[in-house]
Amino acid sequence: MPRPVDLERSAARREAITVAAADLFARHGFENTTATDIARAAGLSSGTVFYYFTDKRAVFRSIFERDIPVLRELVDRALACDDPVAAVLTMVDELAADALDPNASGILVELLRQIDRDPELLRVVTGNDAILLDGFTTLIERGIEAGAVDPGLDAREAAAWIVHLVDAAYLGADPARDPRPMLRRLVTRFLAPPTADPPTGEQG
Amino acid sequence: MPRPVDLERSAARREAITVAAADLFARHGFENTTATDIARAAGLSSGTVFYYFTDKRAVFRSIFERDIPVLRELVDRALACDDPVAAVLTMVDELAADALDPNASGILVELLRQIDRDPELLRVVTGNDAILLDGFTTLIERGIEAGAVDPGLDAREAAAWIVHLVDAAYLGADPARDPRPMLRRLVTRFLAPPTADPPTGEQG
DNA sequence: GTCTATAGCCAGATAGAC
DNA sequence: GTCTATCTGGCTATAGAC
Repeated sequence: MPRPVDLERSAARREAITVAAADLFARHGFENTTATDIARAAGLSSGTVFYYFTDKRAVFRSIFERDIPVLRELVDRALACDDPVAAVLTMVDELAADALDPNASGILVELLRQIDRDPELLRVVTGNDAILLDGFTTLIERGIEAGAVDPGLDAREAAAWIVHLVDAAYLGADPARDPRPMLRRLVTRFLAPPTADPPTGEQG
Repeated sequence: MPRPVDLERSAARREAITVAAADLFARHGFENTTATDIARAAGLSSGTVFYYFTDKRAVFRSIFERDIPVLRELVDRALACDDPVAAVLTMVDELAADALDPNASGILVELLRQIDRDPELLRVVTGNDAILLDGFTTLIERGIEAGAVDPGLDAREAAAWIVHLVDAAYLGADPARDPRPMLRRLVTRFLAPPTADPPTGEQG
């Protein structure tokens, strides 16, 4: 009987290629990273990369396919929280924690760049984004009902802006400076209901 | 007597190449845009591109070199304003107005990508950024003195975050949705001094 | 100053031995 | 499954005619 395909081994190989590629793509960019570079970094040959992935784009996509379960769990945990605003802040905190990775901004920039050039990639990250967006939207709606969030906000638009703020933290990523305190300040004040006091009042 | 170099004509040619290239780089990326593409879009031949620019990178840099006088004027006008916080908001508004350009996010992403690969480009945009950063920092310092801005903020760090917010607006750029109202809200609330009221108060 | 043509290089992906 | 060798195509930048 022929030896069956060793699924565990295959998965490990794929994973090794994905991890090596993520680092190279983040540091040198997609076009400037060759299949041979990836192969070498993963300890195998370029032919093997194309055995596991149909083409270079598929390698890039695999980086973000791994995020799906992680994000889902993050959102589930936040939704289980009693205090909606605190839950938003926790989600932001956990997302921004990755901004301390020295490759964070590199990989985000590369993602933004490739997203218009690969419809399949767009599908993957649209899914990822939707998980976050739905999570934030639900929490903000709950916050409005509880009177802890400005009812003048459109929940979905506000959710999108919170995601943008996290992205901004990634872009300005400086591993030496933790962005989370400022991010908390921004989000807290962004969501707060208006008061009678002038300092935080609207004007438009 | 040989015909002298027509400076005006040369400048117009350079400008045409820069404008055509900016559009292509934003839409297709730096590596995916060939010198021939740029030449065709500008209505001349690839040899001519290399007559006016030493290499493709120099074409890319020229896009941002044009910004220097524009930014300087923007900051000068803001500094002449009496109300520091209003001046910050005006600057943010004017910067964000460009986010309505459909190529806005494309060119920013491409800039972020190329900045680590071309030291000369880094020099150019560091200069641009410094103009903005210095402007915002001065205004925030004035705001603190006037009691209109939270004295707990580090002026320079706050200035950097405001630039990040503008960048975030660029990234989420959707030509159909004006980011300025939300941006005003974010900046206003970000800078405001703490009050006795819980809604906008600090907690860390 | 502007063109055409091309040298010279290097990438992605495949073929076929093992 | 994994390798090496190679094919094919496309790019930047230059050379030299006009």
